[in-house]
Amino acid sequence: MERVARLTNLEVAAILFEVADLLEIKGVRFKPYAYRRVAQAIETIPEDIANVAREGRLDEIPGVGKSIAEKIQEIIETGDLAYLESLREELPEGVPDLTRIEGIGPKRALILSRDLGIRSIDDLEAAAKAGRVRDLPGFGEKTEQNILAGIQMSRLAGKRHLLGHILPIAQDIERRLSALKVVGQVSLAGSLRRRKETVGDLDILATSTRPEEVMEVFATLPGVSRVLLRGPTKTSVVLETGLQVDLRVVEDGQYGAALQYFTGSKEHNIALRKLAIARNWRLSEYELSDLATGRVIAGEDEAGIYEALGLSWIPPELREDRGEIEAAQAGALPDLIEYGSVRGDLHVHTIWSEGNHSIEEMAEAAGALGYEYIAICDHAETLHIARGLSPERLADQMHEIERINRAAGDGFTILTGTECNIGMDGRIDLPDGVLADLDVVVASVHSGFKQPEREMTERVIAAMHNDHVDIIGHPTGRILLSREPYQIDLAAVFEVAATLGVLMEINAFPGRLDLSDVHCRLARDFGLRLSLGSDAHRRENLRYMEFGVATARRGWLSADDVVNTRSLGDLRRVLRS
DNA sequence: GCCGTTTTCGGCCCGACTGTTTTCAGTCG
Repeated sequence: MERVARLTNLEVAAILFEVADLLEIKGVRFKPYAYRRVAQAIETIPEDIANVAREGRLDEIPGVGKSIAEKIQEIIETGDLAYLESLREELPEGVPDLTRIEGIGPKRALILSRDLGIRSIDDLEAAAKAGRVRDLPGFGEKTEQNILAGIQMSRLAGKRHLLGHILPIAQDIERRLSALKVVGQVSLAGSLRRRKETVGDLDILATSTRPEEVMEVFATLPGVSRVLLRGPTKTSVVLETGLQVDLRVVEDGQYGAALQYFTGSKEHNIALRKLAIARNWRLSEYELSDLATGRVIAGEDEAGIYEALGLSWIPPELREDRGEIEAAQAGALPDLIEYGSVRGDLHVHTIWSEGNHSIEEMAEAAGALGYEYIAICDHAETLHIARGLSPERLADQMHEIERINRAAGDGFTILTGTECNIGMDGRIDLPDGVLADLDVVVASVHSGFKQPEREMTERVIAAMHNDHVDIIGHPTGRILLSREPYQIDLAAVFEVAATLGVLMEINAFPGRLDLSDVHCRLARDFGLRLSLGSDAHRRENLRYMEFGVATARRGWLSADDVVNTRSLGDLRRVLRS
């Protein structure tokens, strides 16, 4: 049999998502839902789907029956799916692309293709500019203009944004709305409230008895470049940055139901609605009610809805339909690590390598955040682009830290450390004698990202076998929205880490968040401990810790799983050197 | 295509806004 490059779970899921999209365009009912459900599951299970298939356990994935199991097998064995090819051939060229334009769904895309022979977004733009779209059935002059605007938007924006970049903007809007007299409660909702690593658009919820006044303020906020739609309960704007922001206004009594609904995720909500239906109830964004009598069961506060459905309140970070509903039914939700429970930062840079502030400045900023300790982890020598430290300069830095600690007295401790480099063969770029004197050794991969999976896995495992290595830094090397993770068998790495007592980092830098939420959960399944590090390059970056905690929470971690929720004395006991 | 605390067949989440309509289809989230 011909060998095929192994597909990742994401790639397998992408094929199934495309099948769902094409079926939807064809107007097939319900099947798209079935395919999407499975694609979503494959995307989020931490285990390699090829392993699951090989061991004949595909039917354990909810939503997988005989037909989809066969298709997954085919994808894994051949890297392709004949069914998808035939779907592509059935549909006119370009139609799936057209549905990516705001305002164009399956029906309109097919009409555009059939009546005007449109094959691409460029074709569509030309036709709309020439005024040929407005005369189609169901279209009009306004729709034509909206399509042109939609094309502009898809070119300009249409991309996702980092959680760390969007949250401050969102909190500013939240503050401005809260300040209005006509506004009662305000909350961020959507994927931002769930603290997902990237955010497509921004959802905000408010209560008011005079929604028109709130919408007027919202539509004219500084930074708003376009109002997409405007009604008494829902208004959507686009900011100059290309970020879309949706505001919903409801009455006080509906706040809980609305907050639950607009927080999502979609999959979580669908699962909740099914629980409601099983009781002959209906859950909407306004209330949980009895289908027969119309009696309102809950809606004023979010916890009441979960309670009525037989669930404990589920923290937003867990609402992805990844088992949290079953856990809430069983009263077995994890006791999540709290924001603010971190007692020190275990990955901080200074001006000694590529940072922007001195050791004292970083320490002072950390103290102001209420920390008890930080670990100074500047790069080692081989990372030339980051002005890495030679063993001699590192020794100087250790003396300097000792001097500052002595002068400062008790209450706050600066730990000596390094973020050393894992070489192509797994060797660490500092001598063992130097590593032995450091409090915290973070070892990370900074080069050779294209290594095959097996070599990369062995390389990291070799690094862990160095007794002085405490923490593997940003273990997958991904850069959100720009660089894929390198090929590495994390399960194999975790297994070794568990036996050696090596910690995995959750790098909290907004563009990294590495380990990811899903990988955090896998690490927890292996019984690993993790460490949180901001990877701060300047004082202000220390606040990124919040995003690392969010990722840990999304990965079902509790404070016990994360070593820097401990006092310094307890921390020292879990560090190896 | 999948699935079962009424079900192995008949369902599959729910509502707002827009634009083109004379009562609603399409799209979105």
